[in-house]
Amino acid sequence: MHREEKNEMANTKKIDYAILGLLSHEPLTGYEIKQRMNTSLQMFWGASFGSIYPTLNILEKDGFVTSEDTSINARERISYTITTLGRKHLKEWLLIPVEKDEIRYETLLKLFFGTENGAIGTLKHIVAFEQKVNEKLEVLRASVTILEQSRDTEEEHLYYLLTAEFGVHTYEAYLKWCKVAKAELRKRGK
Amino acid sequence: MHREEKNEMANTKKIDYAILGLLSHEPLTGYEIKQRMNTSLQMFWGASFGSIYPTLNILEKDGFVTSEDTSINARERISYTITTLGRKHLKEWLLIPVEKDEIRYETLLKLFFGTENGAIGTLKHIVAFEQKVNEKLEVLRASVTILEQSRDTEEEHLYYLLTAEFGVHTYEAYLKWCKVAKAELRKRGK
DNA sequence: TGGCTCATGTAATCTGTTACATGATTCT
DNA sequence: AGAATCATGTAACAGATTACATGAGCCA
Repeated sequence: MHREEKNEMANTKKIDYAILGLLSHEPLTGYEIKQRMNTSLQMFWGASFGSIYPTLNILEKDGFVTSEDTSINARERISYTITTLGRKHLKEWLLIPVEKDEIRYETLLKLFFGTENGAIGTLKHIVAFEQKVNEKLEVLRASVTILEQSRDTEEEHLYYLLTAEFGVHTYEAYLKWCKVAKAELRKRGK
Repeated sequence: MHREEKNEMANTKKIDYAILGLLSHEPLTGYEIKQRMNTSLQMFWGASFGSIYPTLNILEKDGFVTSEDTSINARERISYTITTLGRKHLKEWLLIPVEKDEIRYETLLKLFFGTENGAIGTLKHIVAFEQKVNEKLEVLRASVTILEQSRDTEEEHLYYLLTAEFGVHTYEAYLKWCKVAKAELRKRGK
């Protein structure tokens, strides 16, 4: 196993860029950032409040964002806006090659060790997986339809569209695989 | 945003089960476990030495594995074997529904924020992604060919095969998407 | 002899989640 | 009135990586 090579400049914290990226489109509150992570970025990125709020403070201290009180009456609201410096910081990161793409699929882990569980037990996990994928695919298809209408007028939407299309391609492949896997396991499961 | 509901029994550490699962097939050293993670499990799970060795010790303390000195001359080697209790522990986990499947794709993050980087810059990330996928696909296809020959005689191989086929389906979908995305961005990039 | 692979392990550190704490507003 | 949502934040903890430390065996 070759020596894990030294990471020159690598492995910067990604949440900073995820947040900066979201703010590059429009000013947002921490709460709204969390919502974006749960919807638009949901399929390939996530973060909890417990990491979003502290990161926002650090980003401000570093001069990458500015904050503004946008409270409505007594309802507290702090909107963050990206600065020129923050944009530069984001752009620099966008320029460097991708360090890591990774998936952590418990479903595949349970599948890989399927012998211990048997064909029937493993089948259940695949069926559950299939159902989740079906739900997510529906949502993605809806957003593709919407984004297609504005991809030529709003530059950002082209990139959102490509991301959503990635999801559609991927999830459709998952479903095709589910069919094959289910058939194979049903043959064994008796 | 609905209250994140309380996790009754959930969110057990997964590395324990990944290791127990590998040991359910055959006794292995910590070093060999790492190798499996870098090859067979590579596409959906990973771990470093810094988490494998300590976990192995805990697993032994808990009675889920036993260790045996299998040194060759002065070359230290400690092989771990799963116990009946360990098998039971693994089986119980395999029975419960999957908690989380997640992907963390930096490539998609950089794509999503493509406006800041421009079509040409974003294209580079896709080309790099495509190349990596091509390499991995080749390896996966080779293992599918091998596993197909033994899926009916060796039960475990059926599950390895299904996992590898998942990878093939997924990666083929990625490549199809790369084509579409590249074409779209090339149209913009001038 | 030098470099790679085999082999184990620990300490410092990083990153992030979970659970808690608090409170306003809106919807039914 | 009560539930859900909007909204911010912190402390404790979990989980894992990275870098370091150490050394044997093998191959060119």
